[in-house]
Amino acid sequence: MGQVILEALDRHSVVPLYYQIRRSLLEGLRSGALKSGDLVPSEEEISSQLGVSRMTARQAIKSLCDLGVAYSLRGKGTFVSGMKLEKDFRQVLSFTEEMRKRGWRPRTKPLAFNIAEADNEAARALHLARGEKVISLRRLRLANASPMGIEWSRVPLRLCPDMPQKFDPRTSLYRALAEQYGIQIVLADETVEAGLASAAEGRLLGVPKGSPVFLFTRICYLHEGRPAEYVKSTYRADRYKIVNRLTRAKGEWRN
Amino acid sequence: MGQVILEALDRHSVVPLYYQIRRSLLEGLRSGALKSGDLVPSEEEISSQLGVSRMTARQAIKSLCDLGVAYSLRGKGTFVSGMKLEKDFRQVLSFTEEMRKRGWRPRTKPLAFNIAEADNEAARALHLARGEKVISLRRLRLANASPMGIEWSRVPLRLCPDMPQKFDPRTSLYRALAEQYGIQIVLADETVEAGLASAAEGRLLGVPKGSPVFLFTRICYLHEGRPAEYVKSTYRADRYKIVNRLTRAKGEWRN
DNA sequence: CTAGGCTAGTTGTATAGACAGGTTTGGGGT
DNA sequence: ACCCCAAACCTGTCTATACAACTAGCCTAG
Repeated sequence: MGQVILEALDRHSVVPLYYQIRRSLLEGLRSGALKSGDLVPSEEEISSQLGVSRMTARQAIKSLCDLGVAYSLRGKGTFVSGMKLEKDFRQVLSFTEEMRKRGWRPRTKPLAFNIAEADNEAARALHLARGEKVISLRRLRLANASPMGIEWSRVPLRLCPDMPQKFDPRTSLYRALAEQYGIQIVLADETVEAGLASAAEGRLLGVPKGSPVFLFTRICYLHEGRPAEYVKSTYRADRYKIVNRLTRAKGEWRN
Repeated sequence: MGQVILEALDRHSVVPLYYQIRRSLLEGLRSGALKSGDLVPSEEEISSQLGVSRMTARQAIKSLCDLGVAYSLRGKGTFVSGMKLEKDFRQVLSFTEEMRKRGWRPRTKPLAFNIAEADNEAARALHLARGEKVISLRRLRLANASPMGIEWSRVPLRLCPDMPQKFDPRTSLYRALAEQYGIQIVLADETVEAGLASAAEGRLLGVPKGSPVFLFTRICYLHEGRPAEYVKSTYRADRYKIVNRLTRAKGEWRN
């Protein structure tokens, strides 16, 4: 029953078989053919219906579990988890990406864009020598034309020496880093504090002094662990909220 | 060079081989034999040195990558990631666990503990029928004897019908759920807002009205996705901060 | 000197088969 | 009616092998 879910495979595609299977299953989830609590087709079932080896089917199922949309129980099967994955938790997103995802129209107003010596805080976060130069970029972020937050990014000049000439501060910093310099940010550590808007911040954000704001401090890393960006942001708490997904550590390797 | 890292395997142990290898490698990380940026032994190397198949070695390495302590590059090898995993990011922790982790002395003062009908908000979050009963628990949380936050937990009565008689509201709710009822929370969705303390909240928390606070709303789930707890908390922002680790989605399946 | 190709080393994908250990179901014996 | 065991089914682990795709270094032909 329910083999409707598995689409035929394209054996000549460059897309790996396990990934095609994964897509089929995710599509089944999206369409509602697979509901919360349902039994996902077993490894043997996928394997025989699509003519792939069991290990390949297994790899597809494993990737669903890694995503968090399913869980396996030895002897019983693999079940659809109750948690939907509509929201992408734990993602580093640029402001532009994040707003578009929420269906809002992002706009950016540059406040300052220059080269400066790293202050102590930034130098420590970015592992820079004393006095090393950074590109400093202050921007006001707006969604649907009303202010959301103020961002202050600093990027080591060494990573992109000609950026001051080439970069348009109204566009996406992440895209420029990726496309012009091959700098791929894969991870970030972020601390969040709550505070009150100063008079100056309030003016920029269009809220009274003393309004509640989020204070983000974020360090972005490349895949080898080298820090590439230090960002301090102040966001309006009345228009912004944080969504987190937390997991609980499992004791060793019990099922 | 450096094969010191791999301990001999115990082929009669109940511990899977891939897990023994994983432990060896993690031990190498902990001891400093494997440093940030180092090349992890290749699949072939592990396979030939320990006499396991390449797929088994691969499974061990894959699990390190899943942990975030290493990353693989096709054609080059697997490297130790620069980011240490000392801090457990994004874990569901009880207040007690979290404070102990930070080296503070946690204390809890119960404010209210009773059975009530679920309000609309809690009923929706916990997937309860209209009017279904919940256990409602309001607690003041203190660290080193000074107030940190107010927590309001609600747990479906159906999950633990005799808890009102048995549970001591000064102790850990999570431990009671786990040990008395076999209820294991594995996942939680949380939204965080920033706001200002009301007069009543300020009195309990020992801060002036209008002080910045975090507002947490958390839904905790069991592994099948069934919701088990709905928590609304108000925490002092001057004594509490959030730490997050974010990852960036890789474009489809490129390396 | 350089461009191109060859090769050794590495991870990614896929196959086929085996056994272990868990759950569920149903049938047979008491 | 009840209990126990076998069979069917499922995931977890492991082996052995093959080829593809990518990297880096070396060497040769031009």
